[in-house]
Order: sequence, then structure tokens, then C-alpha cells
Amino acid sequence: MLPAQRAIPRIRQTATAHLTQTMNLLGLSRAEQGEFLNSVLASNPALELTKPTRCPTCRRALYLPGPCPVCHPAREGPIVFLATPPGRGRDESGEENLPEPAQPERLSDFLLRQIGPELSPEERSVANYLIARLDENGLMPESSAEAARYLHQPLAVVEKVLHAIQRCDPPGIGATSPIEALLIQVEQLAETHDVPQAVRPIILEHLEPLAHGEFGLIARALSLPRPEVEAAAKFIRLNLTPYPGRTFLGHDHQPTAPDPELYHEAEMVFRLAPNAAEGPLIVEVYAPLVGRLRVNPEIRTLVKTLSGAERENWEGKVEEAALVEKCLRQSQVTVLRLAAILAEEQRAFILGTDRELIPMTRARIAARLEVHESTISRAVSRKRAALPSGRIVPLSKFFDRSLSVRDVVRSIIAEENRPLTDTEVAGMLKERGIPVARRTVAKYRAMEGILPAALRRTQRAQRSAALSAS
DNA sequence: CTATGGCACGGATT
DNA sequence: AATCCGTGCCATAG
Repeated sequence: MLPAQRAIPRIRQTATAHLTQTMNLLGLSRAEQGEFLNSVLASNPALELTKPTRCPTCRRALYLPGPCPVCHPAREGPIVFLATPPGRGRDESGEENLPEPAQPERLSDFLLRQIGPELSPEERSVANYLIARLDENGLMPESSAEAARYLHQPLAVVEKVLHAIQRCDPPGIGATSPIEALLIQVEQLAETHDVPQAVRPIILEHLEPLAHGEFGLIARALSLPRPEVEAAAKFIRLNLTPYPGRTFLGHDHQPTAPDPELYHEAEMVFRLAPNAAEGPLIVEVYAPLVGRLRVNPEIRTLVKTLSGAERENWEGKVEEAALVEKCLRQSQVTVLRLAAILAEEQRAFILGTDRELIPMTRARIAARLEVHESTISRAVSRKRAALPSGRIVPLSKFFDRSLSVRDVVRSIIAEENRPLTDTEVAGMLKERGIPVARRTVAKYRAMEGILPAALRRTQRAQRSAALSAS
């Protein structure tokens, strides 16, 4: 099976070759857009950067024509406008270089800080890529070979960097499978602690029965006394996790005080005006260079004085530059309109919890904005939104049909007095006006990482045992 | 017999 | 056209 084609190689190509068709900027993340625009800017002298105008009252930088949307909110509804990301160094105009905000460290930065010093610049960019590919559990879903091919780097380099990542905290990060994550953790623990002998073979070969608590089965397979297996299981449960990424998120990604500058990584930031819980939502859409990249008018007039091959050459450049400018503006207008709709329709979800998400589809938004469905798909893909709670979520979360129901399932089980079976949960959902099949409840429960009722029983028993022991 | 997970189908969504 | 999602059916474990 071929891996899905990715955007960056395609972009490198178009940036250096002829830009004849409209470009797909919409489908790119903010970082990719920035990379692309910088390369176009460098390769086309007919393009120039201009400075944004400033709102006379609030001094905010304005990237689109018209009055300041914050000081002059046009009408009812959310306030949506373009802004440059508060990144460092990126802004060639020298404006808007905000100081590094104090913020809880993100996992990606935490990892880079650990391995950065021992890597060459080239390896560091490999590390950047690999870390960005880690899934929500901190595991690496992509093979080294795929990454190497994508990065155009030797396999050995990729593997070296990956191994460096795997030696980082939290232990097991960057492993390619839950099993590998567990093994890495065991090795690290073994340096300072005694590890029950049964632990390694259980991880390697009997993980499945372990999950079901089938200690007898394992004991027989390994020819070990059952208590030893149980001790090993307890060790695994207490000390190891197949999802190393979650341990970091656990203490770092908790809802934090909303810090307006926290949002390096999102392309859309939702917030409320201070002291205005009832006020309109304010949405900043981060867009590198937008509104400031334009065809240099001097070159435009200059071209008219040229002739022959030289003139043709420059006309081509100007045409290309105009196209870039147009595509860029077009894609940004679409994202802004999307942002406005999200803020309007999902206000409760943005300010509140998953449960308040209202089901919505890309197709419906497309109809409302009178654009093609694929346009909305691209506008949503590879982008993230920062919510006032401090959470950063992929935009696709806004279109998750089952999110709010899963949230209800979670709370039903959290508040249960005795372990409820899936059928019972399904019944309770029906009472609340959410008819879902029993099978579906099972899937939602699994998605939330909740064990089946029978196992929640033993989990309870173990928890209370541990509690009374301590 | 009950609870659950695997598989596969069909319709919706991208 | 490809993928995702909810669901029903069936096998299996307890």
C-alpha cells in the first residue's frame, strides 16, 4: 500500500517550477504555508513584502482593507480577523516581535531540548519532523524507512535520531509500538530497580491475556507459579504504560490559565474579550505573510519599459506573482469565513466542553459558504484551533459526529455505582434522548480508553486494595 | 446465558 | 473513488 502523498514535496516542486495553476494553499498547515511563501518570495523578485496598516485606536496590525474589526465590530456575531503568529524571528519587517511568552512547555519542545545539543542542524530537522509525527500517545506510527524517504535522508540518520528520541523522557516516547514502549521503560527501570523476571516475557508474548487478567494461562505458558505472574502484572500496571505520551500530557496539558500567547501552534485562536463573558467571540486567524505579500508595483511599471526576451521574462514573473497573491488572499478569505461560522455555531463547545459540540458536516458549511465541499475539507485539514481553555485541538474535531455522545458515555461510567454493562449504558443514553446501539457504546467506550464492565470490577478491587494497603 | 469484541455491510462523508 | 462510521450478526469467554 502506498503512503498518502504529502504536501511538502509537491510544494517544493511548484515553488521552483512554473506556477501556472491555482495553488492549493488551503490544504496546508500554517508552518507549511510559511515555508512555501518564503520560498516563493525568495524565488520571485516581482513579489514584495509590505507592512500592515495599523488601527489608529488600538494599534492592532491590519492585514485586510477596511476598518479595524475589533474597534468597529461590523455587526452581530463573532469578530474574526487575520493576525501574524506571535513567533520569533519570522517577521522580516521587524514588527510584532513579541517576547517569548512564559508558558507550560509542550511535549515537542521538551523533547527537542533534551536531544537538541547532541544533534547536527540537519539531524535536528529530522528530529523536528519525527517529533511532529508522534501520535497522541507519544508513539511513532511511521516507519523509519518511510520517514527517510520523505525527508530525503539516509535511513541511518533517521534511525539514529529516532533512537535519541527514544532515550528521552518520558520513557518509551517515540517507540513504534506499545510493546516497544513497554520494553524501553523496563530497560530504564532495570538500571535502578529490580524487575520481576516474568515481566519481559509477558510483554513480549502474553500481552493480550494480561489485558484480560488471565494470569493462570500465562503462568502455564511460562511454567511459572501464578503468584509470580501476578506480581509481574502488578509491576507492569504500576510502573509501565503503553502510551508514554499521555504521561507528559497528564501533568502538562491540564487546563491551564488561558495565556493569550500560548498558541504558537494553532492557526486559529478563539477567545473572549477580557471581562466579557457574554461578548462576542474573538477569533484570530494566524496567517504567515498574508496581506503583506503583493506584486511590487514598481516592477509592474518597469516591465512596460522593457522589450524583447527580457520583457517576456519579467512579464512571466509578474503574472506568477499576481497569481500567488490572489491564491493567498482567496484561501485566507475562505479560512476566515470558516472561522466565523465555527465561532458562531459552536460557541458553546468552544467555551465549554466536548458535550456541547453540535453535530456539523463539512458539506453543510460548504453549501452555506457556496464553495465546493473539497474546499472546506482542505480548509479544515492539517489545522488546529486554540480554545480559551488552553486546549489546542485539530479543526476536524469540530466535525466529529460522536464527540458529544462519547462525553456523555464517559460521565455515565464515571458516575456509576457498580460497573455498568454496555447494554445498560445504551439504555441510559436512550433515556437521555440519545438512541445508540449497544455495539456503538462499546466502540465509544473503547475510544475513551475505558475497560469493559467485567474488568472495571477487578480494577476497582485492586484500587481499593492498594488504598487500604497504603 | 450474558457481555463483549471481530468482522463486514451499507450509507454517509470527504 | 476512498474512507469513515454506526450497526447487526456471530463466535467466544466467563
